[in-house]
Amino acid sequence: MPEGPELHLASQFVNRVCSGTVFSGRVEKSAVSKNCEVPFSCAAYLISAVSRGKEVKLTLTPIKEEDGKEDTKLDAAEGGNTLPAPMDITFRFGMSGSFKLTSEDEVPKHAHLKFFTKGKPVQVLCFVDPRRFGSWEVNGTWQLDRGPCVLLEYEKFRSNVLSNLSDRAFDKPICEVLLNQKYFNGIGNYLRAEILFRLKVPPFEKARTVLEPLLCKEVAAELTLSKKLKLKLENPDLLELCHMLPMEVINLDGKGYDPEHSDGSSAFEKWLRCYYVDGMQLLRDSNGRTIWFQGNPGPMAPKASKTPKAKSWRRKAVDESGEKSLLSPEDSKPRKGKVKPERQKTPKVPKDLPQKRPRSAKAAKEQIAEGLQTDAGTGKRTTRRSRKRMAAEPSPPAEAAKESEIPNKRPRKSRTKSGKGQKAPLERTNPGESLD
DNA sequence: CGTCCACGTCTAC
DNA sequence: TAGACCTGGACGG
Repeated sequence: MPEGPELHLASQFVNRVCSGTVFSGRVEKSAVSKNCEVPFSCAAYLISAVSRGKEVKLTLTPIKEEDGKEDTKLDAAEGGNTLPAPMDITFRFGMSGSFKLTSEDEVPKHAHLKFFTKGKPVQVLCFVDPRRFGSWEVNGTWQLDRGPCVLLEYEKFRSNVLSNLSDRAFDKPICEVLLNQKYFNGIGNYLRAEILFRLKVPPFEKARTVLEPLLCKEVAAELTLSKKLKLKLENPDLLELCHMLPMEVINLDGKGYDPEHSDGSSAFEKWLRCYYVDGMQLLRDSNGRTIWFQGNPGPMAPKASKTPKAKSWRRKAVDESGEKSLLSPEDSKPRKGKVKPERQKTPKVPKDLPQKRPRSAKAAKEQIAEGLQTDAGTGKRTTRRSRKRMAAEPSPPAEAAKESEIPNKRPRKSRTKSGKGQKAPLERTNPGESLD
């Protein structure tokens, strides 16, 4: 779940479900997680959360229980009635982190940190993170080198960018700079695509070129306040969109980016206009990340670009001009050549073929081991996104890129292929591994 | 079965 | 600027 909006929604979630709830005992870390233990134990404490960009901070606050009968055994170390000190834990979510609240016997696989309620039935607040790219730090502050939050510290964020445009960081293409958390704390891959799309800024235009004009804008302003406001609302600039779009996401119903529960119809999926939308182009940026966009890629576009083939997870393109073209009947064609920025109105509901997929033996085994129920009856663990092949060769619209004569080899930037080829099995023997 | 892809950092050459 | 770090879903053979 993790760009700025998802982190913020996570903090709201924690505050909502934990308000008035007393937690108790120790904080448990999974054996597999390489993150630090959380040395906190208390007979009674509260949990609250705040977010900043792509981080969330939980605060554990010991409290005195009113009912008299406190069992002081747990916070023994301090004699008698001294409460332990509060503790902050700062989380980053990596690619797959989230918080969930469950009953004790429904604790999800990949729950790597657990907080237990005092009351019965015991509930568990879990930090769940299948890929384990997420991390936490105890008694840490916000990570140094991350800039102000695009959501909650907009003015600071804006001036941090505009007063540092001489930084070499802004020599890079705007689409890459938007992922630089020193300046754009909270922006991630879907937000950068949506931001650039709304302004039709070529993703590989140099960042400074795009942002410098906003400097004059700062000073100018002979305008009345109301005029400025109007202008701003009607023509938000790029930095304003870095605030507004995340705001839009947190105000949707739902949890923001959430592939687990995506069927093409969630508010979030309908909100997307570019990222993973049918008909959009895509390229790999110099860090190997896929940038979705429409129109001119811009002067700094990678030359013999590796063309990621995307699968679709949902696929529609909103036609802002309202009612119009119904889907052309032969839309289901792979559309090899030009992908016209034509859009279809209909959300293109997934075919909904249950897609009986033989689960791998290994997976099945794990499921059994974990005692998870699967598609049997209740458990609807099968996701049904009709992933159709993305037919969009980058086919730059106005012939923006001369095809390099490099055979269409698709260099396939060997991304990580870890554990491949030469790499020895290594520590596969770790007994804790199966506990994940 | 295998390959590719995914909301993000990190550190090591 | 490459990998490394991970799991799991979709899809191809």
